[in-house]
Amino acid sequence: MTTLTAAGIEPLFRLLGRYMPLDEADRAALSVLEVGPICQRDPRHDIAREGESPSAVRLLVSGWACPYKDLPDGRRQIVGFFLPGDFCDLNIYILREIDHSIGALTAVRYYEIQPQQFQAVIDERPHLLRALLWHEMVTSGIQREWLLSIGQRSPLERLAHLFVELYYRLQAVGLATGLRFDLPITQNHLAEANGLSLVHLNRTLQEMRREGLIELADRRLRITDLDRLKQVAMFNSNYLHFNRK
Amino acid sequence: MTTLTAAGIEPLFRLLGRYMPLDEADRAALSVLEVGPICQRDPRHDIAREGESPSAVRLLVSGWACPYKDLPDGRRQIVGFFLPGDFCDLNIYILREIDHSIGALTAVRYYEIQPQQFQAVIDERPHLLRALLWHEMVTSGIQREWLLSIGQRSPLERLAHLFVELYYRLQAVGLATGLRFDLPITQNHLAEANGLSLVHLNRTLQEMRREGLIELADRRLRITDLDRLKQVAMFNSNYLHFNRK
DNA sequence: CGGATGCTTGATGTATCTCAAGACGTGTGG
DNA sequence: CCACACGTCTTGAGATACATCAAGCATCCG
Repeated sequence: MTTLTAAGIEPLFRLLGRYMPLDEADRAALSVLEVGPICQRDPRHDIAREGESPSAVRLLVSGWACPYKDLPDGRRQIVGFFLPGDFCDLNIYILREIDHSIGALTAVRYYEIQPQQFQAVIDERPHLLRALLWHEMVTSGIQREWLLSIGQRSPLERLAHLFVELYYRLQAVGLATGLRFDLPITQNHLAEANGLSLVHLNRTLQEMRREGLIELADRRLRITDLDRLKQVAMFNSNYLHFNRK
Repeated sequence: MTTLTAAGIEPLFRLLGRYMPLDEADRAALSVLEVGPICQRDPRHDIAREGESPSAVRLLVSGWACPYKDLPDGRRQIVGFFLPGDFCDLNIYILREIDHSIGALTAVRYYEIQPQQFQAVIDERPHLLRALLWHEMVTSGIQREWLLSIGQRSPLERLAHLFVELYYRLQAVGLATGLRFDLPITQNHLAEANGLSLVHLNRTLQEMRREGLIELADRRLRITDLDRLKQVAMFNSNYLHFNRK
């Protein structure tokens, strides 16, 4: 038995299981997705560029990636985080071009999934289509919550909210142990995701530590007081649409 | 023949026509959506509240509405605009609860569409499902663009970008004449959508007028220099995924 | 050893918020 | 008909949160 939490379709299976009960037949059907070769990419390299028309959907297996958009003068906004188990661009079945770029934040491994593989999965277990669409809707819900964060929450609240979100999402795919999880990205990435300057983000992090909300060192985050962190963030988990706590 | 641009499924038909060629049979199929009674709501009233589980999808016929999220202390972020022809919450076929509220910005009229009506449309013209999903993906793309705006664009750039977006979207449903269109919302709404204080939004508007970019009075906007406005906004229309210009 | 990457700190400027008030138009009830 | 409340837009003054610029330090790696 391989390491389940970081390989193959296991994270995806866990994730979809948060939306509806799945059984072993579902897992077997999903394993069709991992027949192809696995792709790799190094940190700081792009997986896709805005304007491209990819023909395959990418399923992230390990590492972190992010969708981002940038402006002609270099400013850049990270508009989400892709964690293991996430699809990077499910919508290419509908749209012709992607309207954002996708970058590898760490070393990543992913499958490139052909349309017919998807079809095979859906044909075998039709209710999985619903789970996949569900995930897509959750992704959209997360974007709305980020808009609320960047538009209205203070930097401290914003960062607190992001950490709680990441905690729940990583927990859903089995990548959190207790209140600890790997946070393999730089402060610069956090700044770009939160619409803050690097300097100010750094100071906000220090404030969180001073307040006894988190510990962060060596790319590992520990939430020291989840209740208070949620309170500071005004966190309401409804937008993640997990059926079961 | 009734006023086509502001009634029934005409705006929706025009909108979907931006994504793929549609014919009269498609229009006929879509007209199933307007069999039900039309609903109304006054300005400043909610159409739906976060946490509700509506059973019908709402199709906006006239007026403006918006999805928004608020925080316990009253801060509020408008996360989009619903224009005539837009569906307010297509995702309720998948998710159980909505994670945001929907408010009427002006007097609005809309249909409440039952699942079986949708089924009837899709059964008759299967490719319309693709058009509907397309629109849902565009909605998600708009949210990403807004994240870029609020996170990185300056207030002036942000507002310029919003006006260009509204121009294209209203034009798509036949509600722009030349470079003019109704902007039936208050400065406070614009502020809440852009993550700005009312005072600062007001001053930014004045700057846009001083710069000769727009004219705005009596709830009507005229773009005086579209090219320069797009340049200021660093506007790239790709995220709207219109197939034809 | 030198260069790249990431984290931290200090100093300074300014963009933006907050508070406060006034003007204008509109509808409403006395 | 007037008085008044309300919503909206506008302007001024003052405070501050945040960005920017600049530098130093640590770690890693070829």
